[in-house]
Amino acid sequence: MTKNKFYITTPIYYVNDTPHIGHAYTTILADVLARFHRAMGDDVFFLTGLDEHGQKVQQAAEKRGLTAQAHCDDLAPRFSGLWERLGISNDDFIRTTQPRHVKVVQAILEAVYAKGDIYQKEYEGLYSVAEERFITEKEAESGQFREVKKIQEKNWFFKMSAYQDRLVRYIEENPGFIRPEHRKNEMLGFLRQPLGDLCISRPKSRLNWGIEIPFDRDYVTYVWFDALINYITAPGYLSDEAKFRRWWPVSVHLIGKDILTTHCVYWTTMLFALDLPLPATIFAHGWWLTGESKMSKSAGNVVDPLDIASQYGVDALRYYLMAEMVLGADSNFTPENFIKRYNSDLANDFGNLLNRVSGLIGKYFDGIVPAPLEPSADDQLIMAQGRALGGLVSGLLKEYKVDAAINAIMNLVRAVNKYMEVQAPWKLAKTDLPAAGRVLYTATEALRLAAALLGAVIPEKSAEALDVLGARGTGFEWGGLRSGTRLAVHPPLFPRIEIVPVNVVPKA
RNA sequence: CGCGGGGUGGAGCAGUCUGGUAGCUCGUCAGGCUCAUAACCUGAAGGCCGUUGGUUCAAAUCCAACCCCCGCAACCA
Repeated sequence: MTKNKFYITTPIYYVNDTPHIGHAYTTILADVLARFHRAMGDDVFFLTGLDEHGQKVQQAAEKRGLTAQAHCDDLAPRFSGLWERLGISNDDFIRTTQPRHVKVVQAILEAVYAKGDIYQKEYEGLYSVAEERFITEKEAESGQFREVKKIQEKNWFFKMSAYQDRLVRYIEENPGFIRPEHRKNEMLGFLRQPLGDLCISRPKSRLNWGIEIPFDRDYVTYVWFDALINYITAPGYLSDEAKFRRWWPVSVHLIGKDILTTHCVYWTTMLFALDLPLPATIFAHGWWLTGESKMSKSAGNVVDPLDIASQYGVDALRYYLMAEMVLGADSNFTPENFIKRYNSDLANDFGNLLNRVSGLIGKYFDGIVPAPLEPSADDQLIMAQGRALGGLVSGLLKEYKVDAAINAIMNLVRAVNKYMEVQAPWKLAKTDLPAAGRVLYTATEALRLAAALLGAVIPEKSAEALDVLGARGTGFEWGGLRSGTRLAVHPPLFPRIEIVPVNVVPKA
């Protein structure tokens, strides 16, 4: 049997600032999908990393009185450290300043140049001296930019326009390529206008923090042209052909909705120019908002993922982010919502159920998992739901409906709590002990299954729960719980949160 | 008339393709249970499904018009 391969990426994050909840969300989402695919037996390559070139980085470094490289070297561990802390299981961590990447970018520039898809021309545009960058007409009209003037500059351009028709056709012929659906429409709408060529160089006189254009040393590469290539550098493009053939094309590029065009248009046309197959899917998710506005440093409403994780646990944060955000929509991050969701799902429904069954098994069966016996009609209802769950969850995750997948698992947990209420094994135990054992086996096995399926979302707590049941690594099929196993004594999995602590409130 | 998405009980969503008693989670109120993390279970209140008109025996669901919200409208990384 050949394993399915699953190559997933996050964007490489721009290091002009420390990581926030948005970075954490994308990365955790990627991690959940990666972990689930691994659990299903797929061969997984999970890539994340950092985008370290460009003007903003250069400016951020200058402001701190550091060289650009020193600035990047300082920020890189804050990202990789956070990922470690959040249980992110990435297989590689790429930085665009690494020699392996620089080499590939330069080789690609040479190749595309040789092919005739890169040419030089005079560029005229509106330039904001204050911002030190070119701005769009729309931005100029907004009046938010000072010292705007028209300037001319020689630059190198990538013939993006040559691939427009091919791209439109590709998008139309591959319904699953850009997701969710309305983002695809957005791109098709965008592509109805004639596509210009992409300016892929910056004169060193203006910006020197970038990858030098190999055929013109007066210029560095425009950051996006540089950054996107990371997706093929890491799996070995031009350095390890076997590895590259194994992983490319990527299964899914996970991105925020703000970088849809760069991925769907710049990147895909670049791949056309390189004669490489396109990604199977580009999935754009929404943003986390606080109140009305997008979370941003300047708005001062940034939620620090580390604060949440250190107060309530990594898994609580992971669970909340995954359960709360609906597919591609925006969501609100509020401490109230977080605590509500944590208490009702994790503490009351899931964690408490573990206490219920383990307490009863402890009391009436000396802590030894009883025998299932012949299932009753009610048992069979739970069993049927449990047997269907793995397929259901897997199907939903393939559609990126993580919230729905979690809800499906929680539905089983809720059904088991109800089942317990109806069967009342604590009463049954006094009249018919084997029947009480049968009920407890069914309930505990359903809980085991739920815990196993939640493993991708809450890896630590899932493992803890499975350890209590002596059932680590037992898979997604019904019946993984073995009678005769001694349950471990354990503290509550998710202690209830009783108050609203002040320091989860966004900093003013 | 630039393109696209959406408006469903207090909140967040499903249902719309394939018309036929409006569903889920949270919240509120009442009750039950007492194995459990004051948890769990049951019941109730609460909706003219954005507005108006049309098709139909029947419309949240199909058609038309209108109102409101949001996204996109490139080189911003």
